[in-house]
Amino acid sequence: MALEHAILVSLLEKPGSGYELARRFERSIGYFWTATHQQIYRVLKRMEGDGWVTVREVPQQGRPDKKEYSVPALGRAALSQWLHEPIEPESVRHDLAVKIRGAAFDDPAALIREVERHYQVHTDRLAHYLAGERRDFTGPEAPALPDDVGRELQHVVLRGGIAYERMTLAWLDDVLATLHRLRAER
Amino acid sequence: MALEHAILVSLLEKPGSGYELARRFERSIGYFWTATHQQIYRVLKRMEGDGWVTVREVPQQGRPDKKEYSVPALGRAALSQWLHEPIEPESVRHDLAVKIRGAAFDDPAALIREVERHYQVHTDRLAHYLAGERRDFTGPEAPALPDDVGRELQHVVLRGGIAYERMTLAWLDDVLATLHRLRAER
DNA sequence: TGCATCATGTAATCAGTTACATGATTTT
DNA sequence: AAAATCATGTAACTGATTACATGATGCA
Repeated sequence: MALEHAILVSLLEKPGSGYELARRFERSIGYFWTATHQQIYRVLKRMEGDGWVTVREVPQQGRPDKKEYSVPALGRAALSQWLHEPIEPESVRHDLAVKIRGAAFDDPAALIREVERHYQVHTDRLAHYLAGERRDFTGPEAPALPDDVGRELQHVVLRGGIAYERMTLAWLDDVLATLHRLRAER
Repeated sequence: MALEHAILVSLLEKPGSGYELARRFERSIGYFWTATHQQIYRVLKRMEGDGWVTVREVPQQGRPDKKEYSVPALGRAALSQWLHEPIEPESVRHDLAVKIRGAAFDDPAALIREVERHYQVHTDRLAHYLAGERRDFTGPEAPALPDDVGRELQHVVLRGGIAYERMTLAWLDDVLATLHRLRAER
Protein backbone atom coordinates (compact mmCIF):
# COMPACT_ATOMS: atom_id res chain seq x y z
CA MET A 1 0.00 0.00 0.00
CA ALA A 2 1.31 3.36 -0.92
CA LEU A 3 -1.51 5.87 -0.48
CA GLU A 4 -0.04 6.84 2.88
CA HIS A 5 3.30 7.32 1.24
CA ALA A 6 1.90 9.27 -1.67
CA ILE A 7 0.24 11.57 0.88
CA LEU A 8 3.50 11.95 2.79
CA VAL A 9 5.33 12.92 -0.40
CA SER A 10 2.65 15.40 -1.35
CA LEU A 11 2.60 16.99 2.12
CA LEU A 12 6.38 17.19 2.22
CA GLU A 13 6.32 18.97 -1.12
CA LYS A 14 3.74 21.34 0.37
CA PRO A 15 1.56 21.10 3.50
CA GLY A 16 -2.19 21.31 2.93
CA SER A 17 -5.70 20.22 3.89
CA GLY A 18 -7.49 17.01 3.00
CA TYR A 19 -9.46 18.94 0.44
CA GLU A 20 -6.29 20.30 -1.15
CA LEU A 21 -4.78 16.84 -1.21
CA ALA A 22 -7.87 15.53 -2.97
CA ARG A 23 -7.42 18.23 -5.60
CA ARG A 24 -3.75 17.36 -6.03
CA PHE A 25 -4.77 13.77 -6.55
CA GLU A 26 -6.79 14.98 -9.53
CA ARG A 27 -3.64 16.57 -10.97
CA SER A 28 0.08 16.32 -10.28
CA ILE A 29 0.37 13.35 -7.90
CA GLY A 30 -2.85 11.96 -9.40
CA TYR A 31 -1.07 11.30 -12.70
CA PHE A 32 0.32 8.17 -11.13
CA TRP A 33 -1.84 7.62 -8.09
CA THR A 34 -5.57 8.18 -7.66
CA ALA A 35 -7.59 8.72 -4.51
CA THR A 36 -10.93 10.28 -3.66
CA HIS A 37 -11.52 12.72 -0.84
CA GLN A 38 -13.34 10.09 1.21
CA GLN A 39 -10.34 7.83 1.13
CA ILE A 40 -7.95 10.66 1.85
CA TYR A 41 -9.86 11.86 4.93
CA ARG A 42 -9.97 8.35 6.32
CA VAL A 43 -6.30 7.63 5.76
CA LEU A 44 -5.33 11.07 7.05
CA LYS A 45 -7.15 10.32 10.29
CA ARG A 46 -5.27 7.07 10.67
CA MET A 47 -1.96 8.72 9.87
CA GLU A 48 -2.67 11.38 12.46
CA GLY A 49 -3.25 8.65 15.02
CA ASP A 50 0.07 7.09 14.07
CA GLY A 51 1.87 10.41 14.37
CA TRP A 52 2.82 10.46 10.68
CA VAL A 53 1.14 13.83 10.17
CA THR A 54 0.29 16.76 12.43
CA VAL A 55 -2.67 19.08 12.10
CA ARG A 56 -3.02 22.82 12.50
CA GLU A 57 -6.44 24.49 12.39
CA VAL A 58 -6.29 27.38 9.98
CA PRO A 59 -9.13 29.93 10.25
CA GLN A 60 -9.93 31.53 6.91
CA GLN A 61 -11.98 34.54 5.99
CA GLY A 62 -14.89 33.94 3.63
CA ARG A 63 -14.24 30.23 3.67
CA PRO A 64 -14.69 27.37 6.08
CA ASP A 65 -11.76 26.70 8.37
CA LYS A 66 -9.36 24.08 7.19
CA LYS A 67 -7.05 21.61 8.82
CA GLU A 68 -3.57 21.99 7.47
CA TYR A 69 -1.54 18.83 7.65
CA SER A 70 2.22 18.63 7.67
CA VAL A 71 4.79 15.90 8.15
CA PRO A 72 6.79 15.61 11.38
CA ALA A 73 9.99 13.62 11.84
CA LEU A 74 8.07 10.41 12.48
CA GLY A 75 6.31 10.71 9.13
CA ARG A 76 9.56 11.41 7.35
CA ALA A 77 11.04 8.32 8.97
CA ALA A 78 8.08 6.22 7.82
CA LEU A 79 8.55 7.45 4.27
CA SER A 80 12.28 6.84 4.43
CA GLN A 81 11.74 3.28 5.59
CA TRP A 82 9.31 2.57 2.77
CA LEU A 83 11.74 4.05 0.24
CA HIS A 84 14.31 1.48 1.29
CA GLU A 85 11.93 -1.49 0.93
CA PRO A 86 11.78 -3.13 -2.47
CA ILE A 87 8.38 -3.01 -4.18
CA GLU A 88 6.87 -5.28 -6.78
CA PRO A 89 6.89 -3.88 -10.29
CA GLU A 90 3.24 -3.09 -10.90
CA SER A 91 0.98 -5.38 -12.84
CA VAL A 92 -1.40 -3.64 -15.15
CA ARG A 93 -5.17 -3.59 -15.11
CA HIS A 94 -6.26 -2.77 -18.58
CA ASP A 95 -10.00 -2.98 -19.19
CA LEU A 96 -9.67 -1.90 -22.78
CA ALA A 97 -7.43 -4.86 -23.57
CA VAL A 98 -10.06 -7.20 -22.11
CA LYS A 99 -12.66 -5.53 -24.31
CA ILE A 100 -10.51 -5.85 -27.41
CA ARG A 101 -10.01 -9.57 -26.92
CA GLY A 102 -13.68 -9.91 -26.01
CA ALA A 103 -14.70 -8.21 -29.25
CA ALA A 104 -13.80 -11.44 -31.05
CA PHE A 105 -17.05 -12.84 -29.64
CA ASP A 106 -19.11 -9.83 -30.60
CA ASP A 107 -18.78 -7.16 -33.28
CA PRO A 108 -15.22 -5.74 -33.42
CA ALA A 109 -16.37 -2.70 -35.39
CA ALA A 110 -18.63 -1.68 -32.51
CA LEU A 111 -15.46 -0.99 -30.50
CA ILE A 112 -14.21 1.72 -32.84
CA ARG A 113 -16.18 4.49 -31.14
CA GLU A 114 -14.99 3.43 -27.72
CA VAL A 115 -11.36 3.32 -28.81
CA GLU A 116 -11.69 6.75 -30.42
CA ARG A 117 -13.07 8.09 -27.15
CA HIS A 118 -10.06 6.74 -25.28
CA TYR A 119 -7.81 8.23 -27.93
CA GLN A 120 -9.30 11.64 -27.25
CA VAL A 121 -8.85 11.33 -23.48
CA HIS A 122 -5.19 10.38 -23.87
CA THR A 123 -4.64 13.20 -26.36
CA ASP A 124 -5.97 15.63 -23.78
CA ARG A 125 -3.83 14.18 -21.03
CA LEU A 126 -0.73 14.43 -23.17
CA ALA A 127 -1.49 18.08 -23.96
CA HIS A 128 -2.04 18.72 -20.27
CA TYR A 129 1.28 17.12 -19.30
CA LEU A 130 3.15 19.01 -22.01
CA ALA A 131 1.64 22.29 -20.86
CA GLY A 132 2.74 21.48 -17.31
CA GLU A 133 6.23 20.68 -18.50
CA ARG A 134 6.49 23.95 -20.43
CA ARG A 135 5.15 25.87 -17.44
CA ASP A 136 7.24 24.27 -14.71
CA PHE A 137 10.38 22.94 -16.34
CA THR A 138 11.28 24.62 -19.60
CA GLY A 139 9.67 28.06 -19.47
CA PRO A 140 11.49 31.31 -18.68
CA GLU A 141 9.74 31.32 -15.30
CA ALA A 142 11.46 28.10 -14.44
CA PRO A 143 15.20 28.34 -15.08
CA ALA A 144 17.41 25.31 -14.74
CA LEU A 145 18.50 25.06 -11.14
CA PRO A 146 20.92 22.18 -11.31
CA ASP A 147 20.93 21.68 -7.56
CA ASP A 148 17.18 21.39 -7.07
CA VAL A 149 16.83 17.66 -6.58
CA GLY A 150 13.08 17.73 -6.04
CA ARG A 151 12.46 19.54 -9.29
CA GLU A 152 14.60 17.14 -11.27
CA LEU A 153 12.78 14.16 -9.80
CA GLN A 154 9.37 15.68 -10.45
CA HIS A 155 10.45 16.31 -14.01
CA VAL A 156 11.60 12.77 -14.67
CA VAL A 157 8.28 11.46 -13.34
CA LEU A 158 6.41 13.85 -15.61
CA ARG A 159 8.52 12.68 -18.55
CA GLY A 160 7.33 9.18 -17.67
CA GLY A 161 3.72 10.32 -17.91
CA ILE A 162 4.40 11.94 -21.26
CA ALA A 163 6.12 8.80 -22.57
CA TYR A 164 3.19 6.71 -21.35
CA GLU A 165 0.61 8.86 -23.13
CA ARG A 166 2.60 8.91 -26.37
CA MET A 167 3.02 5.16 -26.31
CA THR A 168 -0.69 4.71 -25.58
CA LEU A 169 -1.71 6.97 -28.47
CA ALA A 170 0.54 5.06 -30.87
CA TRP A 171 -0.94 1.78 -29.68
CA LEU A 172 -4.51 3.04 -29.99
CA ASP A 173 -3.67 4.01 -33.59
CA ASP A 174 -2.57 0.44 -34.12
CA VAL A 175 -5.79 -0.84 -32.53
CA LEU A 176 -7.94 1.41 -34.71
CA ALA A 177 -6.11 0.36 -37.86
CA THR A 178 -6.64 -3.28 -36.90
CA LEU A 179 -10.34 -2.81 -36.23
CA HIS A 180 -10.84 -0.96 -39.54
CA ARG A 181 -8.97 -3.68 -41.41
CA LEU A 182 -11.08 -6.40 -39.81
CA ARG A 183 -14.23 -4.56 -40.78
CA ALA A 184 -13.09 -4.11 -44.37
CA GLU A 185 -12.20 -7.78 -44.66
CA ARG A 186 -15.59 -9.27 -43.97
CA MET B 1 -15.46 -4.32 -12.52
CA ALA B 2 -14.07 -6.49 -15.23
CA LEU B 3 -12.78 -9.66 -13.60
CA GLU B 4 -16.02 -11.41 -14.53
CA HIS B 5 -15.62 -10.20 -18.07
CA ALA B 6 -11.97 -11.17 -18.26
CA ILE B 7 -13.00 -14.65 -17.13
CA LEU B 8 -15.77 -14.78 -19.75
CA VAL B 9 -13.29 -13.84 -22.47
CA SER B 10 -10.79 -16.42 -21.30
CA LEU B 11 -13.41 -19.18 -21.10
CA LEU B 12 -14.80 -18.27 -24.53
CA GLU B 13 -11.30 -18.54 -25.95
CA LYS B 14 -11.05 -21.94 -24.27
CA PRO B 15 -13.13 -23.60 -21.53
CA GLY B 16 -11.23 -24.66 -18.41
CA SER B 17 -11.15 -25.13 -14.66
CA GLY B 18 -10.64 -22.51 -11.97
CA TYR B 19 -7.11 -23.76 -11.58
CA GLU B 20 -6.42 -23.42 -15.29
CA LEU B 21 -7.88 -19.91 -15.25
CA ALA B 22 -5.57 -19.01 -12.38
CA ARG B 23 -2.63 -20.18 -14.47
CA ARG B 24 -3.80 -18.19 -17.48
CA PHE B 25 -3.97 -15.15 -15.24
CA GLU B 26 -0.26 -15.63 -14.62
CA ARG B 27 0.37 -15.51 -18.37
CA SER B 28 -1.66 -14.44 -21.41
CA ILE B 29 -4.72 -12.73 -19.92
CA GLY B 30 -2.64 -11.87 -16.87
CA TYR B 31 -0.52 -9.47 -18.93
CA PHE B 32 -3.29 -6.95 -18.53
CA TRP B 33 -5.40 -8.31 -15.71
CA THR B 34 -4.27 -10.08 -12.55
CA ALA B 35 -6.21 -12.38 -10.26
CA THR B 36 -5.36 -15.05 -7.74
CA HIS B 37 -6.98 -18.45 -7.54
CA GLN B 38 -8.92 -17.48 -4.40
CA GLN B 39 -10.52 -14.60 -6.19
CA ILE B 40 -11.23 -16.67 -9.27
CA TYR B 41 -12.98 -19.45 -7.35
CA ARG B 42 -15.14 -16.95 -5.53
CA VAL B 43 -16.14 -15.04 -8.65
CA LEU B 44 -16.68 -18.27 -10.59
CA LYS B 45 -19.14 -19.42 -7.94
CA ARG B 46 -21.06 -16.16 -8.21
CA MET B 47 -21.05 -16.32 -11.99
CA GLU B 48 -22.36 -19.87 -11.83
CA GLY B 49 -25.22 -18.65 -9.65
CA ASP B 50 -25.97 -15.95 -12.20
CA GLY B 51 -25.95 -18.43 -15.05
CA TRP B 52 -22.98 -16.76 -16.74
CA VAL B 53 -20.98 -19.99 -16.73
CA THR B 54 -21.88 -23.67 -16.65
CA VAL B 55 -19.88 -26.44 -15.02
CA ARG B 56 -19.06 -29.95 -16.13
CA GLU B 57 -17.30 -32.40 -13.80
CA VAL B 58 -14.40 -33.94 -15.66
CA PRO B 59 -12.90 -37.08 -14.10
CA GLN B 60 -9.20 -37.41 -14.78
CA GLN B 61 -6.78 -40.28 -14.38
CA GLY B 62 -3.82 -39.71 -12.09
CA ARG B 63 -5.14 -36.29 -11.14
CA PRO B 64 -7.95 -34.87 -9.07
CA ASP B 65 -11.22 -34.33 -10.89
CA LYS B 66 -11.72 -30.87 -12.23
CA LYS B 67 -14.69 -28.67 -12.92
CA GLU B 68 -14.61 -27.44 -16.46
CA TYR B 69 -16.37 -24.14 -16.93
CA SER B 70 -17.78 -22.87 -20.18
CA VAL B 71 -19.89 -19.93 -21.26
CA PRO B 72 -23.57 -20.37 -22.18
CA ALA B 73 -25.70 -17.85 -24.13
CA LEU B 74 -26.47 -15.88 -20.98
CA GLY B 75 -22.77 -15.34 -20.30
CA ARG B 76 -22.15 -14.30 -23.88
CA ALA B 77 -24.99 -11.82 -23.58
CA ALA B 78 -23.50 -10.39 -20.37
CA LEU B 79 -20.15 -9.95 -22.08
CA SER B 80 -21.79 -8.37 -25.11
CA GLN B 81 -23.64 -5.89 -22.95
CA TRP B 82 -20.45 -4.88 -21.15
CA LEU B 83 -18.66 -4.46 -24.46
CA HIS B 84 -21.25 -1.89 -25.48
CA GLU B 85 -20.93 0.13 -22.28
CA PRO B 86 -18.31 2.86 -22.26
CA ILE B 87 -15.53 2.44 -19.69
CA GLU B 88 -13.34 5.02 -18.04
CA PRO B 89 -9.82 5.16 -19.43
CA GLU B 90 -7.72 3.65 -16.66
CA SER B 91 -5.84 5.76 -14.21
CA VAL B 92 -2.43 4.48 -13.30
CA ARG B 93 -1.12 3.33 -9.94
CA HIS B 94 2.59 3.70 -10.12
CA ASP B 95 4.40 3.06 -6.84
CA LEU B 96 7.79 3.66 -8.38
CA ALA B 97 6.83 7.19 -9.39
CA VAL B 98 5.80 7.90 -5.80
CA LYS B 99 9.16 6.59 -4.65
CA ILE B 100 11.05 8.72 -7.13
CA ARG B 101 9.35 11.91 -5.99
CA GLY B 102 9.74 10.79 -2.39
CA ALA B 103 13.48 10.34 -2.90
CA ALA B 104 13.81 14.14 -2.84
CA PHE B 105 13.32 13.85 0.93
CA ASP B 106 15.80 11.03 1.35
CA ASP B 107 18.81 9.86 -0.62
CA PRO B 108 18.08 9.70 -4.37
CA ALA B 109 21.12 7.52 -5.01
CA ALA B 110 19.67 4.83 -2.74
CA LEU B 111 16.96 4.29 -5.35
CA ILE B 112 19.38 3.24 -8.09
CA ARG B 113 19.38 -0.42 -7.05
CA GLU B 114 15.60 -0.52 -6.91
CA VAL B 115 15.23 1.05 -10.34
CA GLU B 116 17.77 -1.40 -11.77
CA ARG B 117 15.75 -4.27 -10.33
CA HIS B 118 12.61 -2.98 -12.05
CA TYR B 119 14.59 -2.60 -15.25
CA GLN B 120 15.50 -6.27 -15.12
CA VAL B 121 11.90 -7.36 -14.52
CA HIS B 122 10.66 -5.34 -17.49
CA THR B 123 13.48 -6.65 -19.66
CA ASP B 124 12.37 -10.18 -18.85
CA ARG B 125 8.74 -9.39 -19.55
CA LEU B 126 9.60 -7.89 -22.90
CA ALA B 127 11.61 -10.97 -23.84
CA HIS B 128 8.70 -13.15 -22.76
CA TYR B 129 6.21 -11.18 -24.87
CA LEU B 130 8.48 -11.21 -27.89
CA ALA B 131 8.93 -14.96 -27.56
CA GLY B 132 5.15 -15.34 -27.42
CA GLU B 133 4.74 -13.18 -30.48
CA ARG B 134 7.30 -15.19 -32.43
CA ARG B 135 5.66 -18.42 -31.36
CA ASP B 136 2.04 -17.50 -31.96
CA PHE B 137 2.00 -14.80 -34.57
CA THR B 138 5.04 -14.70 -36.80
CA GLY B 139 6.51 -18.20 -36.71
CA PRO B 140 6.10 -20.82 -39.45
CA GLU B 141 3.69 -22.68 -37.14
CA ALA B 142 1.39 -19.68 -37.20
CA PRO B 143 0.75 -18.58 -40.77
CA ALA B 144 -1.22 -15.43 -41.44
CA LEU B 145 -4.88 -16.31 -41.48
CA PRO B 146 -6.42 -13.00 -42.47
CA ASP B 147 -9.91 -14.10 -41.48
CA ASP B 148 -9.14 -15.14 -37.91
CA VAL B 149 -10.52 -12.18 -36.00
CA GLY B 150 -9.65 -13.55 -32.57
CA ARG B 151 -6.00 -14.03 -33.49
CA GLU B 152 -5.71 -10.52 -34.88
CA LEU B 153 -7.21 -9.04 -31.74
CA GLN B 154 -4.99 -11.10 -29.46
CA HIS B 155 -2.02 -9.94 -31.48
CA VAL B 156 -2.86 -6.26 -31.24
CA VAL B 157 -3.23 -6.60 -27.46
CA LEU B 158 0.14 -8.32 -27.28
CA ARG B 159 1.68 -5.52 -29.36
CA GLY B 160 0.32 -3.18 -26.71
CA GLY B 161 2.14 -5.12 -24.02
CA ILE B 162 5.35 -4.99 -26.03
CA ALA B 163 5.01 -1.25 -26.60
CA TYR B 164 4.38 -0.74 -22.89
CA GLU B 165 7.49 -2.65 -21.86
CA ARG B 166 9.69 -0.85 -24.40
CA MET B 167 8.39 2.53 -23.26
CA THR B 168 8.95 1.58 -19.63
CA LEU B 169 12.53 0.46 -20.29
CA ALA B 170 13.31 3.72 -22.09
CA TRP B 171 11.84 5.69 -19.19
CA LEU B 172 13.76 3.69 -16.59
CA ASP B 173 16.93 4.52 -18.54
CA ASP B 174 15.98 8.17 -18.23
CA VAL B 175 15.35 7.72 -14.49
CA LEU B 176 18.71 6.03 -13.97
CA ALA B 177 20.54 8.72 -15.91
CA THR B 178 18.83 11.36 -13.78
CA LEU B 179 19.70 9.62 -10.51
CA HIS B 180 23.33 9.19 -11.56
CA ARG B 181 23.54 12.82 -12.58
CA LEU B 182 22.08 13.99 -9.27
CA ARG B 183 24.59 11.86 -7.41
CA ALA B 184 27.50 13.25 -9.42
CA GLU B 185 26.39 16.82 -8.83
CA ARG B 186 26.52 16.89 -5.08
C1' DT C 1 -32.53 31.81 -7.32
C1' DG C 2 -29.50 28.43 -8.50
C1' DC C 3 -25.03 26.56 -9.35
C1' DA C 4 -20.08 26.07 -8.42
C1' DT C 5 -16.43 25.94 -5.11
C1' DC C 6 -14.51 25.19 -0.52
C1' DA C 7 -14.46 22.12 3.28
C1' DT C 8 -15.35 17.92 6.06
C1' DG C 9 -17.08 13.82 7.07
C1' DT C 10 -20.07 8.81 7.80
C1' DA C 11 -21.98 4.38 6.17
C1' DA C 12 -22.46 0.62 3.26
C1' DT C 13 -20.70 -2.13 -0.02
C1' DC C 14 -17.56 -4.26 -3.15
C1' DA C 15 -13.02 -5.88 -4.65
C1' DG C 16 -8.66 -7.72 -3.63
C1' DT C 17 -5.00 -9.76 -0.66
C1' DT C 18 -3.18 -12.82 2.77
C1' DA C 19 -3.40 -16.64 5.58
C1' DC C 20 -5.05 -21.07 6.35
C1' DA C 21 -6.49 -25.73 4.88
C1' DT C 22 -6.76 -30.33 2.46
C1' DG C 23 -5.31 -34.13 -0.31
C1' DA C 24 -3.67 -36.81 -4.34
C1' DT C 25 0.11 -37.63 -7.70
C1' DT C 26 4.47 -36.99 -9.84
C1' DT C 27 9.15 -35.81 -9.93
C1' DT C 28 13.78 -35.37 -7.79
C1' DA D 1 11.68 -38.77 1.80
C1' DA D 2 10.79 -34.33 0.28
C1' DA D 3 9.33 -31.01 -2.98
C1' DA D 4 6.52 -29.64 -6.81
C1' DT D 5 2.26 -29.76 -9.35
C1' DC D 6 -2.70 -30.35 -9.76
C1' DA D 7 -6.98 -29.14 -7.77
C1' DT D 8 -10.33 -26.87 -4.70
C1' DG D 9 -11.80 -24.15 -1.34
C1' DT D 10 -12.84 -20.89 3.47
C1' DA D 11 -11.99 -16.94 6.56
C1' DA D 12 -10.26 -12.66 7.90
C1' DC D 13 -8.78 -8.47 6.74
C1' DT D 14 -7.57 -4.36 4.10
C1' DG D 15 -8.36 -1.18 0.47
C1' DA D 16 -11.34 1.30 -2.63
C1' DT D 17 -15.74 2.90 -4.40
C1' DT D 18 -20.36 4.70 -4.07
C1' DA D 19 -23.93 6.90 -1.80
C1' DC D 20 -25.35 9.97 1.54
C1' DA D 21 -24.87 14.17 4.36
C1' DT D 22 -23.97 19.09 5.84
C1' DG D 23 -23.14 23.95 5.39
C1' DA D 24 -20.90 28.29 4.09
C1' DT D 25 -19.49 31.73 0.36
C1' DG D 26 -19.28 33.72 -4.24
C1' DC D 27 -20.82 34.36 -8.75
C1' DA D 28 -24.11 34.65 -12.72
